[in-house]
Amino acid sequence: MTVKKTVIVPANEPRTYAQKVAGKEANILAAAKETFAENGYNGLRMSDVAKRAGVAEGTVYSYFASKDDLIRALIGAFWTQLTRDAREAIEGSTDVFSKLQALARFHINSLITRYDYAELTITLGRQTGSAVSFTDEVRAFVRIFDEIFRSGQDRGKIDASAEIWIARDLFYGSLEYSARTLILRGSDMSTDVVVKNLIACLRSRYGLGLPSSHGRFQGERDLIRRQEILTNKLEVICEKLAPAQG
Amino acid sequence: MTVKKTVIVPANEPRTYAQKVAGKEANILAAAKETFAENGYNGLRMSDVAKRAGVAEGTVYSYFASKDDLIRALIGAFWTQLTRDAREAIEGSTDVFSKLQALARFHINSLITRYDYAELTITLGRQTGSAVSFTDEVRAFVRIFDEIFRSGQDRGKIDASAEIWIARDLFYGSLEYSARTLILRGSDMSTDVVVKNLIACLRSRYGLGLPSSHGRFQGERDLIRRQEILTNKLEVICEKLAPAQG
DNA sequence: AAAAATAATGAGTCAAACTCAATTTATTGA
DNA sequence: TCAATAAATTGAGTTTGACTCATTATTTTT
Repeated sequence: MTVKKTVIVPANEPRTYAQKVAGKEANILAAAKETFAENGYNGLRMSDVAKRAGVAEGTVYSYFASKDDLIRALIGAFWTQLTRDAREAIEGSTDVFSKLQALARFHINSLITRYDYAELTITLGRQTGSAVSFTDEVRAFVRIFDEIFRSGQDRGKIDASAEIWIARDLFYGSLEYSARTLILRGSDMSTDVVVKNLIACLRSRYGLGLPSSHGRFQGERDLIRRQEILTNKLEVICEKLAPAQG
Repeated sequence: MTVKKTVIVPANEPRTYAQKVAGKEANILAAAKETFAENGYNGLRMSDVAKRAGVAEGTVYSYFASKDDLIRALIGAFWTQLTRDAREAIEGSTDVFSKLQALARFHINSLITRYDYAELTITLGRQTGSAVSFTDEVRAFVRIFDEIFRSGQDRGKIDASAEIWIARDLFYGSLEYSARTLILRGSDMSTDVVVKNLIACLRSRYGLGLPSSHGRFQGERDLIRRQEILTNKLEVICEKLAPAQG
């Protein structure tokens, strides 16, 4: 039995056939994005995506050759959006290290909320021979660090002899790893500490123009604060072990 | 048709039934290890593992509840071995930073040759509700860094106020990320540069002992260092005597 | 040596990715 | 406007591979 549907055409309905087709691809991607957000990679069913997009399962396969390809397209879009948002996030900062700090803060927070994408970027990135790839999109994101770092080198704020790819790996690597441990622990309160430490590392290794006695001084102040807290606790313990009379 | 096989019993044949069973589990794991090495996670077929181990497919499932559980057992064994090898690799070094450097070198080389295991550690680590887990094994490996770092703090070579988990994430994070980029690029010649840079970073951030004698008395510096060490220890003791809430 | 307990087997089930012949929809050309 | 042609869509059917479970074999116990 065939059911004829009456479709109410909205005002901004696509005019040409090509536009309609392009719109359908976007529909499928949007449906996939939602399904993925709800169920993750393993839980995502191509049949669900099709149903949600309002097309037959075969149609999905005429736009994306495989489940992996579909997810790859999703990941590409994710990194493109991330690049846009990251650029916006660093806009306010002028100093090189402030920019790096803003980028780091943005990145680790993004990773914590959308770790599934980062994970799949790793697992689907290495596989060969697929129609869809997202290396360009990831590269575009990574380039943000490079631009900041290079501009720092040009302006004499960063050691010009530094090899940029090493600094970059340190930067993104520690952020991703920290994001992972923070997720495992279930606390996302400490992103600030991670970011500050990373920037301090980069500064002390690559930064020019600042006295390095800074770290030592800070360390001493921290120590005094810790000793103050400790003293309070020790007093309580002493009181328990040998209560004062009266 | 049933074929009766005549089995030639080797001298060290297991005596008891329990030993035989334990041996079979080891067989299956060994078969899985080979199959995984050849085909990766997606390419690994439970039927192939069974065939290779010389048992029926159902038997594999009586030892491991699922494919993921089997792989998890493999990953656990991998980290245990890695821990052993890493300890051996750092044996020669005495200085704290030399030890860290040896550990870093060992780790990045291991990651490059066995990246598949590292990848699955990430993807299978987060999944809940499975019989087999490998978190303890990974923790045991990670602890190697902690031990070196702590001993450095105790000996006054490393800033005692440094939060160890942050340093640890920086260490392992940048190594794993670098391993990934080196694999993608296909060149494993640069591990040395990565390692040296990482150690230089850690040294300039956390390292003490290069006397930046700023007009301070030697005795005062020593006292501060001893107080740092003491503070660490007292904090641990306090925590045991009167645990902090939350 | 029979009974009970434990382990192994592999044909069969099932879920889900993927295919493709048939059908529907759109475009072209007269 | 309407065939003829081209392009897109459909969903029932295929395939693959993880996993099950009734049956059979082996070991231990009595």
